[in-house]
Amino acid sequence: MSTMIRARPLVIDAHRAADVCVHCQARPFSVCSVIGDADLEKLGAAAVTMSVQPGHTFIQEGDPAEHFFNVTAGTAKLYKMLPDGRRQVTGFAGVGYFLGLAVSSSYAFSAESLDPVRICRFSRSKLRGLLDDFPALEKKLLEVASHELVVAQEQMLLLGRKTARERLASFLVARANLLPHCAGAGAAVLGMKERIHLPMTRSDIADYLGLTIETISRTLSRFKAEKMIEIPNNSEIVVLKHAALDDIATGMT
Amino acid sequence: MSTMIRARPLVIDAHRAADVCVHCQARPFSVCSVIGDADLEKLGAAAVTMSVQPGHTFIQEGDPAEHFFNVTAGTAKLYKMLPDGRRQVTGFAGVGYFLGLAVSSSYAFSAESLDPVRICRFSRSKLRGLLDDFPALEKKLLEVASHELVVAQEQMLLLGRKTARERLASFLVARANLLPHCAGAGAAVLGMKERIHLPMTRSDIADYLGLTIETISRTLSRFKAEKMIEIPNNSEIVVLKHAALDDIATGMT
DNA sequence: TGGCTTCCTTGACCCAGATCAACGTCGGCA
DNA sequence: TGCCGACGTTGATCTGGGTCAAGGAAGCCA
Repeated sequence: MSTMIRARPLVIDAHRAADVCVHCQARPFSVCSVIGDADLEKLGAAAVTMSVQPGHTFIQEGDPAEHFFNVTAGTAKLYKMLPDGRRQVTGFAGVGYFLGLAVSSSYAFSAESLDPVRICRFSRSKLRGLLDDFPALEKKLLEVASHELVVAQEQMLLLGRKTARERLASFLVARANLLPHCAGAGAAVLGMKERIHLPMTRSDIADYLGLTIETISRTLSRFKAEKMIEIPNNSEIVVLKHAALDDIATGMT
Repeated sequence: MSTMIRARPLVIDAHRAADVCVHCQARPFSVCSVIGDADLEKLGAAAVTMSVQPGHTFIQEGDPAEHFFNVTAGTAKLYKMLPDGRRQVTGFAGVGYFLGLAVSSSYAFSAESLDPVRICRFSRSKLRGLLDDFPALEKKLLEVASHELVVAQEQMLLLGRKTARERLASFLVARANLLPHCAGAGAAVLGMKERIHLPMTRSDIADYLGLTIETISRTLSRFKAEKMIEIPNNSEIVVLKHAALDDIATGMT
């Protein structure tokens, strides 16, 4: 259990800037990409930008869902908890991720920043206004939600039926494939070395894959012994045999 | 492994009837509820109704997603499989369920009818036409997708972190709560007996909860011994202690 | 520069649920 | 009405991954 006593969004700065979207690094990767340059001011006027310090819970499961967020920098973990502290990480929200799809009147999950995160916040009413003004945005959200559902079903298969080895392999392959659009160094080309960055702890990975930290550690050590990966430091892994890991991930080995 | 050799949609009848929506029993429970009575003809013109015999796979994971479906009668199981036959049931699609959210260009899951199913089929282009004509339908789909995501995250928590006992309890409670809108007999009122219908086999339940049939059987037997349920026959369960099961389901016991 | 603290690794052992095996039950059909 | 096959139950045993325990490594502040 975390020692953190319910630290709520620690907002370093919050300001509304109409021209903020023009320079937004995350726009190409986010739902905002459907808004044309001409309308950026309207978009920016609806948003408030904020910084969140590492380790802070800026969305609390069960709280009334008054705001929606777009991640513009950093990564957050999304999770649900049981009363006795068991945790399931349901996903990691990186640059461009829209937070607010798995939401009814209250949040279905909590969100905690793993590193310095910057988010773009929309109130419910402001977002509704945007959706009315830009039907393309609504179409995009539906498309994103569909994709999230595909990913969620894939994760159910992983959690329900894959072995620890297969889960870790799936995770590493997914992280490696995610590189290209993010600020990734390596290319996912056949046989090439890929250096993947892990902003989360072993504990977060364990809670994401339905395992324990010990099993994560042991399985990574085994992959290393098998020369499938290298572990230069705790937050980086170099994938040496992408294809082999992919075979394990899909249950073909 | 099923002995069935890739039996594809066995369509008993397929006809286009513009007035079919007017008498549709499923409309109040489906996304179609947002279409006004005046526009029902337009809706009906876009759809083709079909019957599917029990045990037939009418959506095959990986196939190009040319059609979307609405279930108007019966129940189907949705599942994904690994190459060696391990299966994960990702959900059960009952009356009113819209099939086609977890879809990109190809289906992310297979669908097989558990009992005689009736579906309402839309081609991709016809559905796009409907979405353009009825913005409310698009809004509704987004709402439904959001809800599906909430349910999916709940299932991830179940698969990743709950015990067998908690999983079964969650399943029974969910089935009991689902009664009211469907053709349910019992009321979910405090302390009342609820008779829930299970159109799926123990094997389907096992694949849904990430367990084996033996564990399902043993756990149900234990619930019975504890006087929490009765099992009049294989496809029905009477819930005697809803509140107690709910406590188990949420990890409070 | 040394002592926290937090995170990670590794080994020994254990257990919830899987696997293996046998039997019961029920519905359909000849 | 008796056989057959699919489905479900129950018991015995096994095992993958959890739990418990000990120690290492890396950052951070005083």
